[in-house]
Amino acid sequence: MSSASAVSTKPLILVDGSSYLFRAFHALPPLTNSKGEATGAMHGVLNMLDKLRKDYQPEQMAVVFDAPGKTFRDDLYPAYKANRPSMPDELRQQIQPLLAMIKAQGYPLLIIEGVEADDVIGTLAKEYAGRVIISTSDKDMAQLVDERVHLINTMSNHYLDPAGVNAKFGVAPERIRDYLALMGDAVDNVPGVDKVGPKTAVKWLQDYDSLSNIMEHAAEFKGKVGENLRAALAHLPLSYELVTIKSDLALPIEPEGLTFSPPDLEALRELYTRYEFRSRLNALDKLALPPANTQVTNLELKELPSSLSLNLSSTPESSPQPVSERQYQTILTQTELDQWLQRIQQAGEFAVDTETTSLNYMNAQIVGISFALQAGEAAYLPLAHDYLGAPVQLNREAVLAQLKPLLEDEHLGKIGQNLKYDRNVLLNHGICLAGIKQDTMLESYVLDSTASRHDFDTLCAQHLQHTTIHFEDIAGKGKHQLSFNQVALEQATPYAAEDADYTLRLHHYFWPQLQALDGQRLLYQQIELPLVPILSDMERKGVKVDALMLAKQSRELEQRMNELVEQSYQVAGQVFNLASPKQIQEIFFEKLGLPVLRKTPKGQPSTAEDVLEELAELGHELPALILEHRGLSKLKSTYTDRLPEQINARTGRVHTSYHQAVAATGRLSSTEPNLQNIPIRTPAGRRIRQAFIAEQGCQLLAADYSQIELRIMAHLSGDQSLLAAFAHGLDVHRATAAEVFGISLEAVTPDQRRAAKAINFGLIYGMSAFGLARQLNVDRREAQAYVDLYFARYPGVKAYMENTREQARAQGYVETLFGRRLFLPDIKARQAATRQYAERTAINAPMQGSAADIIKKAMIAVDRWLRANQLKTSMILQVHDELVFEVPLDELAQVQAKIPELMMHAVSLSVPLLVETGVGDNWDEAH
DNA sequence: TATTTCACG
DNA sequence: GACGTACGTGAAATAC
Repeated sequence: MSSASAVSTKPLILVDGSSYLFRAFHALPPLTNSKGEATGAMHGVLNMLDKLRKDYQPEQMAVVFDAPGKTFRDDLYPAYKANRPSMPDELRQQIQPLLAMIKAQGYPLLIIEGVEADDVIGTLAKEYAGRVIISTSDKDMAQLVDERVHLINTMSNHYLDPAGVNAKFGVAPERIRDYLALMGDAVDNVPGVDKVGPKTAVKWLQDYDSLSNIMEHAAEFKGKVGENLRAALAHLPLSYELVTIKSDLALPIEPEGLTFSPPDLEALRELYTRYEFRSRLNALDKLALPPANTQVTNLELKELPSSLSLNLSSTPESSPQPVSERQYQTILTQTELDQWLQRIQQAGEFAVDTETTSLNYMNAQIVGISFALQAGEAAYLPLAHDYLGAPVQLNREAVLAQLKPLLEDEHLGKIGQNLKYDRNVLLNHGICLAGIKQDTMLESYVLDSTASRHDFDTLCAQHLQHTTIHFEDIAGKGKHQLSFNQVALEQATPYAAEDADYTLRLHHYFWPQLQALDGQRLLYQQIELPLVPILSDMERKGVKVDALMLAKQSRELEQRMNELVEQSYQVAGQVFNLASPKQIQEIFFEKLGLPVLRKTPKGQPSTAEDVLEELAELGHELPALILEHRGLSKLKSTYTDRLPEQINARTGRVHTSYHQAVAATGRLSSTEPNLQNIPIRTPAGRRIRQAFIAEQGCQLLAADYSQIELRIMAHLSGDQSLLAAFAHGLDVHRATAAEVFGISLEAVTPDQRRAAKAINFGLIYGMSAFGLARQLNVDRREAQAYVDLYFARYPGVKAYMENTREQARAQGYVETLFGRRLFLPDIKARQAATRQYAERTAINAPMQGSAADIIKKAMIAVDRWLRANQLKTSMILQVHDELVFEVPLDELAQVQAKIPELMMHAVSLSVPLLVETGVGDNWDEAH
C-alpha cells in the first residue's frame, strides 16, 4: 500500500453544509432539548451526513461551511445578500456545537475565510472531477454539473447528472449561470431582468442559446420584458459574475484534508449529553467496549423496554464461567451411559441437544446426543463419528433403543433450543420426542419478539456474554465443510456439550423473567410450547405436489416468455436482458426517450413496477411487455421450476420449515420452500395451486377465517356499529360504505364498496390519508375526508387507535389478546418518520398478532380433537388465516363439520368468528 | 453481500 | 423550500 494509491475510484463527496443547515432549520420541526435549546438543525445535518456516508461509503469527503465575515462578492457588490433576513438566534446557536460534533465524528470539515462554501466546492469539484458527487440543496450548484461531476440532494434524494439538469431546469448545466443571471435572486439581492422568471429565461435561452447572444440581440425582444431586458443590460455582467461559482481558487487544501479522522468519542459523548442526543449516545455506547458505566448509560436504561432492563438488573445464576469450571464428559462406554441415564431419571428434567449429519430435518441422521443436568456439567454421547481413526463408540441403534423410553416419556422434562428440530430428527429414528418442557428459543421470543434473532449463538452472546463455539469453527465452511460425523471427538465434545450446557443456562436466565410475567408465561406454556409437536408433525407430513403438472406449466410459461422477449426486441430495436433493470434503464430513458418518472436513491431512473405500470398506462408498449415478462419469470423461477426440485425423494412430498420465532407479531413464517406465498391472485398464478394435490383416497380441505383482523379490531375497540355489523352477518365492507356515505346497504355502489374496503384495510395497517389516497387514486384531501367520516361513524375505532398509540408511548409496547408483547423502542423517536413507522406498527401489531394467537390456539384444539378421535386426517399447511388438511374420504363429512366449529370457538370474542371451508382434489379447488 | 422486485396474508 | 407515508413475511435475480 503506497501513498500513490491516492487515485481512488471511490467517490469524493463534497457537502454543502451551509445549505443543509438552513434547509434543516426551516424544514424540521423546532426540536429542543429539555433546556429549551434548539437542536433541530443539528439533527438534520448530522442525519444527512450519516446517510451520505452510509449510501456512498466514500473514502474522502469534505463538509464545507461558509466562514463568518466578508467574501469577495461583498467587495464586488456591496448590496450582495443585503436583503437576507438576519439569522434567527435559534439557528445561530446551533452552528458552533454542530461544527464541533461534525469534527468530533471525524468528518473532514472545511471553513475557509474570504470565500463562500460554494466556491470551495466548485474548486474542489474541478480538481477531483471524475469521482465527485456534490451534496447540496442549492439549485445554483447545478452549474457545476457535467459528465464528471454529479449532484445529490440528500434531503429530497434527487440526483442530478447533465441530463437531469436539463430535465429539471430546461437548460443544460453550462447555461445555468445565464439562466440564474436573467432571473436574478431577490433574496441574495442579485439583480436580474424584471418580470423574467424561470419560464421566460428558459424560453429565451432555447431561442438564443446564451446570455451573451441574448444581450447582443436585446433590440429584438418585444414588449415590456424587452424593455426590461434592455434596461438590465448594464448590470447583467455583474449578475452573471455574482451567480458564477468559482472553480479556480488557490485553496490551501491537501488531499489528507479530505480524509476521515477517527472519531473523538469523549468529545462526542460530552456534546451528545449536553444537547441530549439520546439515540446517538446509544449508538456510541454500542461502539464502546466494554459499555461504559457512566451516568448517561444509567439514564438510558430507564428508557428501555421493561424486559430489557430486567435482563440487565437481574444477575443470572448461570453467569459466565471460565472453561476450567466446565466438566464435559465424552460417553464412550455402556457404564458411563448408564450412570448418566440414571441421573437424568432422578433429576426429572434435563437439557438435550442432538448432533446430526444435515440441517435438512428430513434427511438428517443422528451423530450424537448431548445432555446437561446443571450449569457446567454436561456430556456428549457420540454415536456415529466415522472419520478415519475415530474411537470406538457405542452402537447407535442399541443406544437409541435404550433412550427411546426416556425420550418418549412425557413426564421426563426436556429442555432444549428449537426442540422442533430435534423432534423431527429423532422421528427419523423412530423416536417421538415427548415432554417438551422448555424451549429457550421460544422463551426468548415470548419475552421479546423484536430481538433480531433467537438462535443459540446470539442468545448466549447477548444474555450470557458467552461466545459459543460456532459450527464453522470446528467443521469449516463453504463446500469443504465437514458434516458432524467427520468432526473429531476432541472438538465435537466441547461443542456439543456446550450446546446442552448453555441451553440450560439460558433457560435458567429466561425462566425467572417468564415467571414474573403471567401473561407471557401462559402464552409460552399454553400456546407456543404445545405448538411445537404440531408444527413438527405438519412439516414431516408435508404436502403432495404434482411435479409433472408443474413441469408442463414451466414449458408453457417459457413459451409465452419467449414470445414476450421477441416482441420486446422488436419494439426496442435491439437484443437485451428483460430481467436487468440497468439495461431496461438504458433502453427506456436513453434510447427510446421515455419520461423519467422517478429515480432510485442512488440516482438511477427507477424501473419499479408502479413506474412501469404508469408508463404502460401512458401508452408505451415496452413497459407492458416487460411487466408481463417479470410476472411470468417470477412464477417460473420461484414456483414451477423450483418446487419440483424440493420434493423429497423418499416421501414424494414437499416439506417446508415453519419458523416459530421470526415474525415480530407472532405469526409463523415458512421457508425452504415458503409455502405461505403460493400464488392465488392471478389466473396464471392460481394454476400453481392445482399442483398441490391430495393423496390417493384423500381430499384437501381448506378452512380460512373470514376477515379475522377486522373482527379483532371490532372486538378490541368495542365499537358498537362495527360489532353490530358483524353480529348481523353483514358484508362488512358494504356496511362500512353505507355508514361512511350515509346511504342504505342496497344503495352502495361497487366504487363505494371498494373505497370502504381500502379504508378497512388501511385501518388495520395504521394508514395515513396519504397512503389511502395512493391506494384509491384520489387526492389527499378526499382521502382525509373519508377518514374523518369513518371516524365520525365509528368513534369506538377512533378511540381505540388513539388509546393504542398512547399505550405504546406510555409502556413502550403493545399487546395482543393473549398478552403477546411487541416492543416499540422507536415510539418516542425524535425523527418523525421513524416515530410514525412505530406508531403504525403499534396499530397493526395487536390485530395481526391476535389473529396469529387465535389460529395457533385453533391448531392446538384441532390437533387435540383429531388425536382424541384417532382420525387419520392430517393438518398439512398454515397460511396465517387458513389451515389446510389432507382428509381420507371416509372422514371427510365428520372433519368438514367439526374443524370450522373448533376454529370458530378457539376463543370467545364479542364478535362471531366466521370460518369458510372448501374441499377439492387440489388446493385451488379447495378454495 | 445488498438491493430490488414480487409472491402471500 | 418543505421529514415520508399502510402492516408482516421469504425467495430469486441482478448489481456491487
